[in-house]
Amino acid sequence: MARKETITKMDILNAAFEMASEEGFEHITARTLAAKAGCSTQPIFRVYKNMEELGNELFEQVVVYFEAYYANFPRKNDTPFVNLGLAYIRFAQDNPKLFQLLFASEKRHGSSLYDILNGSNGAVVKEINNAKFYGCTNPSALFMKMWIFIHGAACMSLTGDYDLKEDETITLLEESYHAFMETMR
Amino acid sequence: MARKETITKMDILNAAFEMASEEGFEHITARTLAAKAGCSTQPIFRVYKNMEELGNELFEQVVVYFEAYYANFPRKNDTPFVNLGLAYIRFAQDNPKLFQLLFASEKRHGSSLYDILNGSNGAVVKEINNAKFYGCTNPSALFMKMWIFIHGAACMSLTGDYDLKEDETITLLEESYHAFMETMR
DNA sequence: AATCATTTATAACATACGTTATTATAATAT
DNA sequence: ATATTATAATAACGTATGTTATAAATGATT
Repeated sequence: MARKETITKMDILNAAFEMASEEGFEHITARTLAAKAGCSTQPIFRVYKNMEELGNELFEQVVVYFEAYYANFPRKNDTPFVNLGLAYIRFAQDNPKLFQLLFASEKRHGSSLYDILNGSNGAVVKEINNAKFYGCTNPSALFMKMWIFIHGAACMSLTGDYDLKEDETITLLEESYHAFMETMR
Repeated sequence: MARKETITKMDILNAAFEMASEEGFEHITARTLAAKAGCSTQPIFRVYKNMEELGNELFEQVVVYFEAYYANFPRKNDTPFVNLGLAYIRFAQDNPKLFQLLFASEKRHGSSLYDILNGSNGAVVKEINNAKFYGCTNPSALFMKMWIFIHGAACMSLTGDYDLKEDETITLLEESYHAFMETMR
């Protein structure tokens, strides 16, 4: 009864995700996205009311992507917050444009950095409980410090001012954890 | 022999600086800038070859502004790196758009974060020497840690995820300094 | 007062954007 | 085969951008 759809919502969203990852969210325009998806601009506006709606859905996709990234990140260190921090920094190093969008832009409508990092399965809460288990008396305050530190390294990597290797980063985070621990007794 | 100039280079640069400070560097266009300066777009192109040249000169102005900001920032704490960190974080809080431009963008052609922070009178070097004087054995490594921490807080303030008051920030930085010191013996 | 050089304002150009109108295409029902 | 209908491509509209062309204004020199 009608023509079959050749360009799906998924095609468009995938193309948008690639662009966000490679060139950055702000370089996505109706025409460049259409080119990336190999079609005209029409399929985009069939699927999305406008570019803003696409942007919102893309942002959510990136949130999901980060959650999956963290969930699948191999555990390399048992010191509280170290693995979390390592994953965070590596995410920034490997996906600078996506990190920028999630953690260093104002696209985040309402949700805080904490909301996004903690995610739907309480990544941060788990770490805080872990720290408590390891004998940390004030794990929330300790997390805050680690968090600021980790965020600093990640943001520096975006501008090319942090480029430690993984093992160096682990050492740095371990040292920091123990340093912050010491002064809390 | 000729008409007198009414719109000076300074007028334009000042207007651009205000826009960069209030709305952000990326919102400056030939027309919006002209409106801010109260003229047409012509005086801009008389003084600058193109908008990029203006952007470069504006960036340099912001570098100078930061240097002056830091130079005039009252010394509130003698713990090494604490006053530097406090000034840095307050600059980010008070001038988020300028901080973004200087320390969290890729407009910085060549010069690193360190170059800009250290400035023309060696702000960082002085602090490192100060730390050495206070008995710090590895002041460069300690600076790096403090620096990452400070940068994290500043970047978080940009996205509304850090809003400690000045005295709280001082405490936080003091604690961090002593924490990092401890683990270096 | 008339001329001339320079500055400024007004218009215009080419380009890119989001979005919409129109046309062409393709798959199904008749 | 033809009509119907959702999909996609092409064109177009309105707006904003950087930049340039043209015209108006202004102040000194003659």
